[in-house]
Amino acid sequence: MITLAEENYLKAILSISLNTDGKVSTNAIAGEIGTSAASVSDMLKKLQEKKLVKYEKYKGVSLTKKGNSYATSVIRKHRLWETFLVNNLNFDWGEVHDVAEQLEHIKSEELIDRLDAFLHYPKFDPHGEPIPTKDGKIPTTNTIPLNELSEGTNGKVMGVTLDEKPFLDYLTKLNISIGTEIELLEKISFDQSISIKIENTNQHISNDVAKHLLIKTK
Amino acid sequence: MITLAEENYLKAILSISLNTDGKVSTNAIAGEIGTSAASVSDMLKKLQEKKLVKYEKYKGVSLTKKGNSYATSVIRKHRLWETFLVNNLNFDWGEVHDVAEQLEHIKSEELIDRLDAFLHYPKFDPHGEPIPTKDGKIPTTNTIPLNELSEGTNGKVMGVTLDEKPFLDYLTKLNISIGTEIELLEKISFDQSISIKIENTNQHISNDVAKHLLIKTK
DNA sequence: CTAAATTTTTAGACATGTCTAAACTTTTAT
DNA sequence: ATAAAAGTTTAGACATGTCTAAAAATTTAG
Repeated sequence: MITLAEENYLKAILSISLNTDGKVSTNAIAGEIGTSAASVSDMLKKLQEKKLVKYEKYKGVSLTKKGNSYATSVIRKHRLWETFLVNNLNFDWGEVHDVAEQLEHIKSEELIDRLDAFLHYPKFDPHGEPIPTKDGKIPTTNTIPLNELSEGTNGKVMGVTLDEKPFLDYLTKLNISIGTEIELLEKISFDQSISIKIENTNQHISNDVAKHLLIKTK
Repeated sequence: MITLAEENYLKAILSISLNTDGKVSTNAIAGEIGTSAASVSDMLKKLQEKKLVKYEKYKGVSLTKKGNSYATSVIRKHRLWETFLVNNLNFDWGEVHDVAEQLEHIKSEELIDRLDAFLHYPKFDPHGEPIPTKDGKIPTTNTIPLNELSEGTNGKVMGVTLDEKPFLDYLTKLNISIGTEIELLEKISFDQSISIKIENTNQHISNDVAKHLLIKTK
């Protein structure tokens, strides 16, 4: 039996490894979960014993096939619940994360399969992030982060890769949501910030914001 | 902050006190929750400190206003989720209890209010049990348990007061569901079992089954 | 009304998951 | 190459919620 805490560690490890190369560090996990490095060390030993991760002291950690499958399933649940909350209960896209963090731990295969059917098997959640299928496959997109676009090109926002209220609220203020057309005007080499045009209005955003916006060029 | 375990104790105390008079005993709670009397004693002390129950050693326990309000809210969540599972995800009425036991602990007022609205403010759950409103009021029914009906009278099944799969499966086998017309033919004084007629077929059921069927007479 | 039976509580232990402080590795910089 | 800095692990502690066994209180029966 896998516990709630264990699920959260596995999910954190998967999230981090999607954005970085090689093994995941103790500190990175501590940062992601909001706990101490000491606690992470303790937990990694337990996950190792359950064959959910491959872990060598001081060398970092990676998910085993089994661990990856659990983590993917938690992400599937999270994104399906977010879809339900936004599509059916009319939550705003910035409000759903905390509730979905709880709902993702409900244990019932049957429940999540029926929810998937109820939602008509969505491929992407309200933030544009791919929803893993029942068998663990993750729908692909051919999108790139806004900060990797070249100057003068334009495209459409297909998703965001950060699910935190302050970020999403800021996007709303910038008039950015899924589907918004954006043209990249200029990249400032000094701080990698960028100028963009949205509906004929010029705006300036930091690289930190740009890298979390997934763009599909035409 | 109230924990999951505490919520389960409060719910158990409320359930028991609805079916019995006076204070609730330690053993009764242990039986309901499936734990030892020792654990119950420990927990009652904690609930007492949080002013959720009124508790005197060896004398039993009762809910405070605050404790009652929490317990009612957990029951509201449980029954709303059961309604969602049956009405929208097409679960069978016997399959929903365990999942609802998990969902009832999700912490979000907003979520449950929106779910309530999504379901169009149902007054009764799929088992016919009343769903407390947001302000803690419990819809009333003028029904009586089948075993209290007098011989020769008939009525309609409006609800069941036991939410366990074996019981509900048995009812299904007897062709009993919400809305079924039942006539009470005879009460056997020896064991309080009763003969009933459903759709022109005579059947015989125990008092234990009959007392969990809520009947509305015409 | 006392003794036996039942119920309840206390004592001590354990598992989970967390923490801080200290010790130990590894990496970085000079 | 080595010392300082950064990152990681261990040790020991704590909170929660559980358990069994034993002690204490209450109820029941003769």
